Amino acid sequence: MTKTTIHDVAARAGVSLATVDRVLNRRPGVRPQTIAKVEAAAQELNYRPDPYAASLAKKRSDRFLFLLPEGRNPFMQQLAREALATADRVLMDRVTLSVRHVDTFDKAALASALSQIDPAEYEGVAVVAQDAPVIRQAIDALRERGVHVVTLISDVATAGRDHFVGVDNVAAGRVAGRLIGRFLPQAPGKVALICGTLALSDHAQRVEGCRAVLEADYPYLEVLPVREGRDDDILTRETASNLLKSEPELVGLYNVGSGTRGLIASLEANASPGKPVTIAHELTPHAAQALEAGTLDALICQDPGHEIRSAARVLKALVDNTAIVKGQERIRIEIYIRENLPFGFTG
Amino acid sequence: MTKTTIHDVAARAGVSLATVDRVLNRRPGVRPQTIAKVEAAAQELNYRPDPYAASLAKKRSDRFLFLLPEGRNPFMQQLAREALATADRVLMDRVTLSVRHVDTFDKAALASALSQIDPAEYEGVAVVAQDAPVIRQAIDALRERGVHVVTLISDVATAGRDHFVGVDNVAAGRVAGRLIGRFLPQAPGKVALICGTLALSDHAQRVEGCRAVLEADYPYLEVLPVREGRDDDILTRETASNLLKSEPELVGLYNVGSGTRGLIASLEANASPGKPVTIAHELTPHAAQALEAGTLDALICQDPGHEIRSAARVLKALVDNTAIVKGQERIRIEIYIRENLPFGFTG
DNA sequence: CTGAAAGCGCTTACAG
DNA sequence: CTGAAAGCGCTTACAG
Repeated sequence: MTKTTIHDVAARAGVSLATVDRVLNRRPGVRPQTIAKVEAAAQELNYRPDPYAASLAKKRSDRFLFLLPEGRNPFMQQLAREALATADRVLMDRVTLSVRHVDTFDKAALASALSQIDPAEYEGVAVVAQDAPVIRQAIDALRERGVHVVTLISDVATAGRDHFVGVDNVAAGRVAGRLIGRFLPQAPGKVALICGTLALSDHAQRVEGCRAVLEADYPYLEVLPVREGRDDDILTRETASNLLKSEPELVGLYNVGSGTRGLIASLEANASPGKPVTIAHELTPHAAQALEAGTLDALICQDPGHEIRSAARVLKALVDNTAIVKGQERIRIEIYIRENLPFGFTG
Repeated sequence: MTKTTIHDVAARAGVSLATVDRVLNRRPGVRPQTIAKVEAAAQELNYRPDPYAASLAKKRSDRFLFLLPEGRNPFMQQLAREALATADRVLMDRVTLSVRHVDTFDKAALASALSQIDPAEYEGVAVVAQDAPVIRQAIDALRERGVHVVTLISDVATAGRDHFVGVDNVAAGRVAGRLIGRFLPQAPGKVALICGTLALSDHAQRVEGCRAVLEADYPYLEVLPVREGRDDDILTRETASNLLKSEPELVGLYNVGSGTRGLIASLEANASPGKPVTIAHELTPHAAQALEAGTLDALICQDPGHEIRSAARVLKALVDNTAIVKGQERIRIEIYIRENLPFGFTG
């Protein structure tokens, strides 16, 4: 019942440690015959490598780059904070994480950042990107140079990215639609959607999902044309205020992107008896407070800590050519109302 | 910028490796003077131990026992499955997890199981327990014999347990109350609660939370006396069917404990135009299907995988006398509706 | 294509 | 109270 090691496998296969290592890690230069012997021995002994010993023995560490949006979007800032925290923790896993900020709204800048990545410097890249042809090309080119690429938060659908880390945004939009429909009485009214930009695929997908549910199951609700708030507090505030003033029948409001702080300010300034049911995204301190106060009715969230750790694990699996655990890497769509806010969050 | 090791610290402090190890791991038998020197050196070099090397070097592994309820409660079965899966994965962290099943409803059996635990055999125990005097005493006694104890899922409040791994069940009940209140039109009606047993503190707390919200914010809803379904499918089905037949004004139904499969069967058998808004707990395949079908309106959940891993981490931290990361060990109250069901769950 | 030996950063008896 | 040395299970040059 004692642990079987690489020594045991070597002995049983009648080869040296080095050869076992070669076979087990799929390194080249071993005869098929020898490979078979070693694999059989490992199989029979039910050998499981010790990753601690392995990580201790190898000196080189894998280097991953996280390309995140710059600017004051609170969720993206959380994401960056989590990346830095994770960078600390994974240091001992022999992976080095670095974070670089780029302007997500500037396609050319992002494309050039991607194309300037040196394959000799990074084994993998995680990127939050717009879904545009120039970006797709840059990602394809990067992968051809041998760098693994995962997309983060917003997917670049047809690009040859290795993996997408984020939520199903159509489903997230459907959640918003369902909550608005269920929270509202069965009576006519108008629902407004404010997104950052439809050029970001996650925003477009949320709009699509929300609209689909509303149209299918709540036909008495009228969905107004989508407004763009550019993920900006000031612009979002203005947009929301205009809506609140010009649409007396407004009963539902869904902020698809960021700028939630502006949305909250607008709702507070335009307080009226019949406040619309309001849904927004991401658990930031301001959003939590607004939920607490009743200004917001629900929050649809994704956990930035999980996402960063998932991206790092996936990149590592890609480099090591090991399988990923699908269930573990699925990012959940979280729903928060006042009652299940994590304690201490509004501190 | 190269990694500083225990060798560097030893050199700088002018002592041997063994002494550095003694100081850093708070082992006895070092002069205060020497301790100070070593600590200063570690500080100045910003030394961070490599846990991989440490775990590789020490042969003994920590042994933890998980005492879980026996029986067919699907959530508890998930919990057991996660424990076994985790047992596999943490083997290389030098911790050995074992699972033992006991009858949770039998206080004497649980108390005796606790008192029979040999401190020479286990460093820590995680237990799902009723909050009864005999259990508290057994836990206290176990801790006095030097075994760390964490309570799992349902807390034993005044016992000297080291930590509780689970959700805030009062808050979970409040979520149920809020969802029922918000999903329902503003009109009179009756709400029924079915729990397993009020002797389990998690059930009692959920009842309390749900009732508090309903009474405070939805005074036009009448909360019926709580029924007990013993976490059993058959009993829960009967209880639900009786309610559906005898209470024509029933508009809300909250299944606080297990037995959800029976609840679903009852709702399907008694299909009527005005089905009550129904909330239950835990994401099991049957519950997911019922959510999909519209028989259930929402599910309030806790992630059994997270809970098992958290319990293992906390126990390990207790043994190693290291700090726990509070945020990481907080178990979230998850809300599922049809739209955010993890893909493939009803598969 | 294969093997012997050193070394990764710690911990652990064993001496003294 | 302190230190020298072996060893944990792997990987990595270096030879051959």
